[in-house]
Amino acid sequence: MDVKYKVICEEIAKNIREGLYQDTKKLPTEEELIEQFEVSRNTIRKAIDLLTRKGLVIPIQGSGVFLRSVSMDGAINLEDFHGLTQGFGENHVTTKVNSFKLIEADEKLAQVMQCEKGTPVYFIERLRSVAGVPYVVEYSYYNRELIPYLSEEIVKGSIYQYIREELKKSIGFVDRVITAGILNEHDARELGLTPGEPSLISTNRAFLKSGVIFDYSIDIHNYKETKFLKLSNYL
Amino acid sequence: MDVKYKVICEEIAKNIREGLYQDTKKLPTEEELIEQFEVSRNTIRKAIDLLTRKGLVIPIQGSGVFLRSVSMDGAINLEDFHGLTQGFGENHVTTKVNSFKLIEADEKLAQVMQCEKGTPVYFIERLRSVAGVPYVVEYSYYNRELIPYLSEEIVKGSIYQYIREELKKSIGFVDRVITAGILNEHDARELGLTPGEPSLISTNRAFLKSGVIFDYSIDIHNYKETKFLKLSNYL
DNA sequence: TATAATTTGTCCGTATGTATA
DNA sequence: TTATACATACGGACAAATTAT
Repeated sequence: MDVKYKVICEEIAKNIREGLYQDTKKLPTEEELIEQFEVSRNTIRKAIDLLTRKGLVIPIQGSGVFLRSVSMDGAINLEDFHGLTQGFGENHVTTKVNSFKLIEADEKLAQVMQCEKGTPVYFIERLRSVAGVPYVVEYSYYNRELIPYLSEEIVKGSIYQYIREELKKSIGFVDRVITAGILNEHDARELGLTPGEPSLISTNRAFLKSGVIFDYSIDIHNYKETKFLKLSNYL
Repeated sequence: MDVKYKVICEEIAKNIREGLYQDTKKLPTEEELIEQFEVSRNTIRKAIDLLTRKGLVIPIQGSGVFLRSVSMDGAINLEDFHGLTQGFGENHVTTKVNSFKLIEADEKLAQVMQCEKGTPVYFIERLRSVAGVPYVVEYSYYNRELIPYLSEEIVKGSIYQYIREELKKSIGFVDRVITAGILNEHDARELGLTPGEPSLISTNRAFLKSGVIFDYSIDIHNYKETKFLKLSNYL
């Protein structure tokens, strides 16, 4: 994006990661950021708003914009659904593709994905590990009419990154339902756990900016490893 | 709040609940809302932004602001941490107070709550049921220096509502960590489940607008009943 | 298929209010 | 009390995506 406030948001986020601001534990004032980036106050405020929504900072009226020092290590920030690679660094995440095939949506799947029955859909089962530890078994479905091409090579990496960067499609929003369940034999074996143990489950529908569903997925998480983080503001 | 954009947000949210807009499945255009509420475009856009963050609508450039028709029945919207009563309607939620006492924060609790060791803290254990079904066992700690008075009467209802409406304190933001765990004997008995079964756990720290922690709580949810909802937009 | 109209998105500037230091 | 710093609100101009013509 060459949108100013997003660029500025990224810039400041990078500064935070690199420990600038660590002395004061807060950002420069809006006035200072206006000078620094040579933009209007509104644009700075939109950038700060983005940082706030991502959970990186928290503005306090009359006082300043403070760093929200919450350890995100080994946690999935529910505001960032860019997949695992974003949160853990690409090199720590390994992916084993257990299944990759093209199927036709049956009635039930078609309803969930808001498409016609019979629509061609990629089905993918993956086991993803972080630093060698099994982390999540993912069952995902991609509408081929929206994501026309996937390969085992792509599926081994970050599918979302491929969609954004190669296909140049804009992901718009995601519905996520989080529950706990009981591991079945297959998932337990994949995760190195025992059937009957708990699992942390995330069921997701991802929409393009135009409002159509391109991905439906069920993520069975290793409950010993997974933490979801929700850093929210009072609305 | 008599802040314009929040009032307008509430008004529109009410309209949505009451099924106005159900024919078109979208809101009136910004232009129409400007006329209707007699405010500036910015103010309307801030109201829509709020509705978007709450997961009620989704704006699509060039097309309109569409209703996000996700069933929130029996689900906890992670954007609304007003406690249970908000999501389920006051009359369906019943509360059993298992413990209510004033203690002093030990070192560990003091660190989590960012207060001095020895700070007086209310400790409360509650079982909350929805429509008669055990829903969650809550263990919560309230800093008495910030919440100077609590009673068993108050604790039987919505504590957050009391803080907002009676104490007139503004809740600023909340950190929430969601995990899955294994039920111990006590929690299982309370929830009408069996020890060893899964639980869906939410560990929370709530801050006032000034940035201080007033509440730390651990919620052990009935995994058969609880769904967390996260309706997010791509940031 | 191409153009125009509609509708939301970005960006600028200014003024005033409110909470904190 | 005063100054600082974020919050609310108004106004205008142009861009970008979608929809209608």
